[in-house]
Amino acid sequence: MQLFEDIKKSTQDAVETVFGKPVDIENIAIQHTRKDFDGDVTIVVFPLLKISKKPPEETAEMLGNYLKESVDTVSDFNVVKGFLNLVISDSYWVNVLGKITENVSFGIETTNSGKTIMVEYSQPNTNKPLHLGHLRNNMLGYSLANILMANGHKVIKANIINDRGIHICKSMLAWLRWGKGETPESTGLKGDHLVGKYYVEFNTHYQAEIKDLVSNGATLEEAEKTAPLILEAQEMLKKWEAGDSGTVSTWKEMNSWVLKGFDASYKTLGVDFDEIYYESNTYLLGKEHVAKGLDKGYFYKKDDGSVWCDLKEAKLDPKLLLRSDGTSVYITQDIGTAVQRFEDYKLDRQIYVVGNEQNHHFQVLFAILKKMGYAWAASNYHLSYGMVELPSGKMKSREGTVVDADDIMDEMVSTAKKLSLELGKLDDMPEDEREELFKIIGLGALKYYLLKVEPKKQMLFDPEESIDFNGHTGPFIQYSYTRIQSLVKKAGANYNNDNGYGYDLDPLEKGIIKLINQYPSIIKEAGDSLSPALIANYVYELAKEFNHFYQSLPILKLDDEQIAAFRINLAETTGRVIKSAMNLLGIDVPDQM
RNA sequence: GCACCCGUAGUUCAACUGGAUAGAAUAUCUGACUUCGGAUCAGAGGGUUGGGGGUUCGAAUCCCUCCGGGUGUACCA
Repeated sequence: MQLFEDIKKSTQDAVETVFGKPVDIENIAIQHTRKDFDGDVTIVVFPLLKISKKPPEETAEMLGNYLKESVDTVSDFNVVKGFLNLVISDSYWVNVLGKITENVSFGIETTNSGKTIMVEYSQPNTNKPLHLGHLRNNMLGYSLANILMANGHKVIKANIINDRGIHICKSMLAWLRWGKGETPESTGLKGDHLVGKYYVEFNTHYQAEIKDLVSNGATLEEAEKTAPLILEAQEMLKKWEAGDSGTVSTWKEMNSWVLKGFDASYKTLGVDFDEIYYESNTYLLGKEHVAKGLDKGYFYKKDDGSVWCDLKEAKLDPKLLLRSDGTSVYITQDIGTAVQRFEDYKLDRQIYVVGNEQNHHFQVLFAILKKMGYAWAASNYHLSYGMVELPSGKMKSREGTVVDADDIMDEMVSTAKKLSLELGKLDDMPEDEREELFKIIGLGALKYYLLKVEPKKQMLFDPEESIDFNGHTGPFIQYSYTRIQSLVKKAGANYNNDNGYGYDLDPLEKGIIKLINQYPSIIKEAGDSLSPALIANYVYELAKEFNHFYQSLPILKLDDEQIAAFRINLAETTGRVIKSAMNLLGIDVPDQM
């Protein structure tokens, strides 16, 4: 933030002038003054005591005097222990607001950083519909992409669809055997749900077979490996890989259903992609890199023909890259796609948004890339997020406790509808606009709930509580926004911000300006630390501060037109920041609710 | 066993990356102009930051150790 930079520099000068010794600017500890103390900016003087050779209070006092005298923006100061609290003049804040008001793209970095970043997220499997965990993933990825763009980077949003493998064959097999030719059209089911139904069907029969085998004396492990269904699924996978036309055409058909279903979910959720990769196209990538690595001695071959990478330097176990029969494993593909992407797009960075259960996988992947000598290996980052748990514990598909993405989105929207109709403020709104509004509110609640928690932390999703629209929630922020819009609308065009405005700011007014002023640095911080949660918590704080102001001070009822104009402008600018921040989170804000 | 992550009011989450008296929400209790939108606002109670050591002017934050929870540790993806 500019103010901090300026004060830091002034303090640096002050130290040199007052104590006769230069100080490194890194040693000047600056922060926002806590609410329960007077002032706006606080210098922590402890790190300066070595230079001042005086007690903290005296050091602070001397610096405060100097700053008050020589810096225009510092209008006063006070000292509490080792903390020098500076009061910044009201005219400075009024000026700041004026500049922000004029800046159409306030907070958003408009000059290109020259960096290209790929953010990969979503990564669904085509054997079943999306669930709550995917929603967290999608929102994190989408929001992160927005935040990185707001930091001036070029961002490529990528998705990779895991559309091949044994799990798909399971659904296919079950559908062929028990599906009676069902289609999304014939059943009215969404394609991904229909296919998911057969994935469950497969498992039901598979479990029954296992139980049978076990009761006939097999161990569980044996049973799992030798049940007829699993053998048949494996057989099907081989046929798929061999390009068997019947298998491939079933696969194509069922995949198209699923993908259509995913598109609908993505559309409802409001996320999108610039580049969609399909594992069926990429799964063979990487073999030639392994061969090359073998030549160069990065990898080694065992007697049975399997290829391995030694990762002692990274303190990891050796990793298999090619099976003894020459086929590739999952990580082989990841090596291939990483190389391809960095080469195709000249990426400066790639971020994988993937759950923390794959921490080890990415550690290994990045270590291998490093060993292969790629300079960009260190530019890969695994944004690892925690699992979403339910009050009953983990989501388990076998126990039917998985929260389906489409279901929860529907539920949130219908709750928004119910609540809105109860409040009865929408009588003059046309039906189609209302439906749109319920979506904005319901999804706003859901998305905000998922994003306000620090990504790496595991989080709890309580279906009862998350439906709450009061308190620290998306709808609370949306509501604050609508009140601002209503206010601005009522004020009409007959107000303008008076630049020469000079009166004592109310602490509530100043509080809002200070928060708004922080917005660009919050965006930067969120970009640096890859955390949408920072934006989420910031915008909540801003809305809360505004509500407090709105409740306590008159605006349109004022006789003093100058002050009224100032406050309307303040409200409008707050509204703009709220909207901008919410959009970074992928959340819409309505004008009325 | 080993590796990584997490542990903060009853509950769900913050704490500007080492700064002041650890903040919100929720739940509970109390209050708010005859209302610029009450999906709001104000107030009260609620904490040995899992325990114990250390590092320093200063620790929820860094280090060690123990306890509790999660995730991983495949010729699966």
